[in-house]
Amino acid sequence: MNSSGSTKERILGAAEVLFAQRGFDGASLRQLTTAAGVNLAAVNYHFGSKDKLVEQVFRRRLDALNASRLTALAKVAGAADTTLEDVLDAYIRPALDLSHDGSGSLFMRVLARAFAEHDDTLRQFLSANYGHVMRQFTAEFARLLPQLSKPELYWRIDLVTGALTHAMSGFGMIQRQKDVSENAHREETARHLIRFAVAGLSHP
Amino acid sequence: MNSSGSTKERILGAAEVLFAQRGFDGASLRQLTTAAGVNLAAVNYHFGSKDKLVEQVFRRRLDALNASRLTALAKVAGAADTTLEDVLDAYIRPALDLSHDGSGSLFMRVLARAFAEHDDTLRQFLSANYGHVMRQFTAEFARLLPQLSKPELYWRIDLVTGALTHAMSGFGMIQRQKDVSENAHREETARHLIRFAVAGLSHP
DNA sequence: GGTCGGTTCAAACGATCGTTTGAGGATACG
DNA sequence: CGTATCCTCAAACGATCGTTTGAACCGACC
Repeated sequence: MNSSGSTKERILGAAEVLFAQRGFDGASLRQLTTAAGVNLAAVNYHFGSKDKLVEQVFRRRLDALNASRLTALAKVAGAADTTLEDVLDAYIRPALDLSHDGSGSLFMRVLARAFAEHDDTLRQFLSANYGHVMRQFTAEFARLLPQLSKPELYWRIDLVTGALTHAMSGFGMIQRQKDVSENAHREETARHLIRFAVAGLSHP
Repeated sequence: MNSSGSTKERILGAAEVLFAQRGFDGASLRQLTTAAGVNLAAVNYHFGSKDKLVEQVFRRRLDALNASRLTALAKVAGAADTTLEDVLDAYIRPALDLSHDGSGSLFMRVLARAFAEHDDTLRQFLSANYGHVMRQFTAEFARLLPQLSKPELYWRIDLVTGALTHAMSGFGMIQRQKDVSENAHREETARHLIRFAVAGLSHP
């Protein structure tokens, strides 16, 4: 099937697809290794266990996402003329880019599924490894929205994140038309999200 | 363990808890029947299969949720002095009530997980069985927001739903304090959600 | 050529899964 | 009492799971 890259990378690629389609429990190592065109034992040889493979699937994408977010944030943070749209763009666009990078728009489904499945485990993992990213964005939002108390700001960022996750996962009523390119759909999603988020964040 | 109600109801109750905690694949019928205090074969006897049990878990809660939503909507829909807050309250509050009804705030996790797992299957199920509810709410939103085009309105309702789902599932940064009662937390969530949604729906 | 670490392979391991079976208990009605 | 119906039970079924094993392959280096 997939015949490019090292065995490790072929496994990671097939894992992302199958985990998104069938879930972590639902996707078996036999399906996975068959799709990747590698031997069944390769997963345990290269990753140690199925659980560690799951963790690697996350790390590979989340590292890229958060690095991209921080880079984008650094370009606009702290400036005198920074707008809410700028910061939201830095927050949203890398996520939307990620959601159709590589294996299509699958990773966000993996993430959404993981949120539902691993509960506290994943939450702690995200908080420990990527909490500083949220902290930097929160600080910049706080600078641009000084009238909001901290709890109020947390709530609003939380709701924005919910809308973002929902939109990225492709649930909901809005289905992409077949004749709309992926780029165009992503642009439309980003546009709606940012306008929605600006309104939700800055209302009195 | 659970010793009240019929065997069928004990199974449904235990299933809701375990599906939320471990997922549909992760929760085995042996764990489930042990927790419910019934025999292993009781699931297949009363429900036919594990899949049909999953469907019943959904129906029981979703029927109540949608009935509650429609009742609340009927009280405010079509009136001359209806506000956006009224309709949003009818949309949001039954969901928040459901999320901590009975077995605690577990069902929404079940639903969020199901969204991630069953993808098209669940989407079609929801659309076929409860699509008319969304249609009625959309019509009322359209009446109160005549300046919005249909695609624009769909997008905004979608993003509101994302924020609602996110908040109900208990993900995100906002964690309930231990000294805050469930009712107080639900009120706070509803208040933030409605204000956020009003801003996101009605912005120019 | 020989050998050695890294990798792939087919095969098997024990565990656990959803489901089925057939015997037995419980209750109601004649 | 007889029996018909609904339900529960322990036990087993075949299938599939993640993981392990030990042999075979392979390019690099002496």
